[in-house]
Amino acid sequence: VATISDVAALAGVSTATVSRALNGKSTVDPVLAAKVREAAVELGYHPNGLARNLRRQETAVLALIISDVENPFFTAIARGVEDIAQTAGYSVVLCNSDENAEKERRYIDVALQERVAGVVLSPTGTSTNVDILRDRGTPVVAVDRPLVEVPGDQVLVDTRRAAREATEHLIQGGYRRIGCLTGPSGVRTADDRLAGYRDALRSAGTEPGDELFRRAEFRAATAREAVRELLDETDPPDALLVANSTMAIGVLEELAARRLRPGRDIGIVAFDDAPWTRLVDPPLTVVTQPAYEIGTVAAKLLLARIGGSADGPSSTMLEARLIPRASSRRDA
Amino acid sequence: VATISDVAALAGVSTATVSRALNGKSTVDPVLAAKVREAAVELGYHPNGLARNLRRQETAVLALIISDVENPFFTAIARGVEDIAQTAGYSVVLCNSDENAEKERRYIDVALQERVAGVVLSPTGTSTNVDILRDRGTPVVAVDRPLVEVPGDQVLVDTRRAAREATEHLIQGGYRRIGCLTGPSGVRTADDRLAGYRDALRSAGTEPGDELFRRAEFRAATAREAVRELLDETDPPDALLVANSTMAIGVLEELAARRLRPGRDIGIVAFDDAPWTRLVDPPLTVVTQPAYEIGTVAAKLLLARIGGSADGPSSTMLEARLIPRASSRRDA
DNA sequence: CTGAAAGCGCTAACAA
DNA sequence: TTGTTAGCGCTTTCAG
Repeated sequence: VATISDVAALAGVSTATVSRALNGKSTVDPVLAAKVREAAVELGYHPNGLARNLRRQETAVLALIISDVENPFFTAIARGVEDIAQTAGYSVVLCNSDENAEKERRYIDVALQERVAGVVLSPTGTSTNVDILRDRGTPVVAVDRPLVEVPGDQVLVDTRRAAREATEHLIQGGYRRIGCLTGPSGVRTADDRLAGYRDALRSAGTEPGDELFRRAEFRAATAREAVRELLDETDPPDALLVANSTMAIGVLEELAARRLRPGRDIGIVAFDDAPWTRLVDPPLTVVTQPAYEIGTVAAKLLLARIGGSADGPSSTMLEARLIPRASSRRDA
Repeated sequence: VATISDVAALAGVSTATVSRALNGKSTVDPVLAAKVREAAVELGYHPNGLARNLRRQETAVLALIISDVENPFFTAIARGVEDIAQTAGYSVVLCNSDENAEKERRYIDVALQERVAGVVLSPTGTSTNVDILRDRGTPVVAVDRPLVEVPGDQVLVDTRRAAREATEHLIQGGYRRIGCLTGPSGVRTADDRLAGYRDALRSAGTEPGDELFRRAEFRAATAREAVRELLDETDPPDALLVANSTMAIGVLEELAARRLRPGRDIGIVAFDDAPWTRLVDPPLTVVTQPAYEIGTVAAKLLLARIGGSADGPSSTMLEARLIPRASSRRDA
């Protein structure tokens, strides 16, 4: 493997000149620069990023730690982050914490060790070693969920309000026993969606009882399990607010198995406008979140911090929007 | 930021001892070791991975370069790779080449510069700078699609055969004008699926004409465009083999818009058993590929190479399996 | 079992 | 404009 000194030797210059020529930094005699480039090509020279970063004390990579690579919501965020990072010359390292605090810790540790320039994180909730990042001066921006302990940059969605609106939509649709299927306790989005659901019920003069909501992991299988329980109650719900599209898959599977038709037999609204939601019969009413935008905003924020912006912690709140389709209409 | 020498100073030992103690390498006096660990904690010491890797000339990270983060097939591969890597103490860096040769080049370059231990790659097809990786001695294993130029490790699926079987299934279902919607020319999986489709037609005594297949990107929008063309032909197909689940979304959208019912009006088989395929009405007949297994096999192969296995290039061929559902039955 | 010292490959003062 | 030189933080011979 060719090093910078091999190139220097072949080009008949010093390593410093090679470095300068190849990085286009300070002015270098065009003739020499050409010679250097030629030598580099001839030797198949690729700069050693490790050495470079060690020296420069910085890397051009961002870490993006998300809680589920298989969830379209998070992959859309990833695209947003990537697109912005790309244009700024940063590359993005995607890490899958799998909604697992331990994995999250490990990845933060890796980020720390590899000295990434910044981190975009969707925190699992249970307090983690984010503070260590902060202490070391690595900028962090939280997406989708806030960092609980310390104030910091974050890009969130007003998911509680969205959940309230979605529930109100069901109420207006004539549903009377509305249930809710949400994610694990402690995960902020899960809690907020449940809270919004309750807000709506209370405003409508109903006291939300515990028998009408269930928690499950953000996965199809556990969601299906939970909805099964709910439907087996003596007085089952006639509508359901579902906290994300992965869970919605489990819900729709169970409904199909029971020959319950969404809309007619049971009203359904789910979070996240996954590509398939328009294809099911009847089409699924969803709450769409600006996932891609979350990513771009977060990345811009992060880059600004890396660039040294010293403003106070910024918190961006984006809006979610209800897309009414047939699964929340009784005549569907 | 605390360095190893800060720890050494505080513990009253040399940096060498700190290194040994913290890495549990050679034997260190337990008393000193304890002192070192204590000092490390007190200073909030996190080893600088850059420096470590520079010295060791190796990193414990794998790069996984895939062509579409939003495609469940590839995210399943990612999980497979990650799970294996994880247990071996490696972390995985996910890069999204976006089916774009230029982005792929860039990410390979990053992998090269960061001196990752190995690369798992789903090549875009157009020959790239993979050979540079090989030259530098970085192990590479190709997934989903072969590397064209040089022989190397690869984990593929017998997708041509699967396409033939899927087409035969349609023929047996009584469909007579079977069309095919596949991906870009040059992408091996796209070409193989088309070839398998043609194999089946020829075996059945039909000469496959050009008017019955279309190419599009592996995306919903362009697939929809292509299927629109196909259906507008004077003599449109009565069945369709669709090359992946992302395209299937575009296809199903267009069919719904035209009120064509899959199965009854037009037989549909699509590659990839995405989670939603059972939820549409009628359920979608699919060819399921062992994506997760592709990932695990590839990762194991890669780790073996990193470990120095000098066997000849290995090529693993996994099987895909047809899951007949109602979208390929006329009575559906 | 421990320490001194060399050096991984690169960049950035500082001199010339 | 170019070269010399001193490290970045760590691991690892090689002595002791």
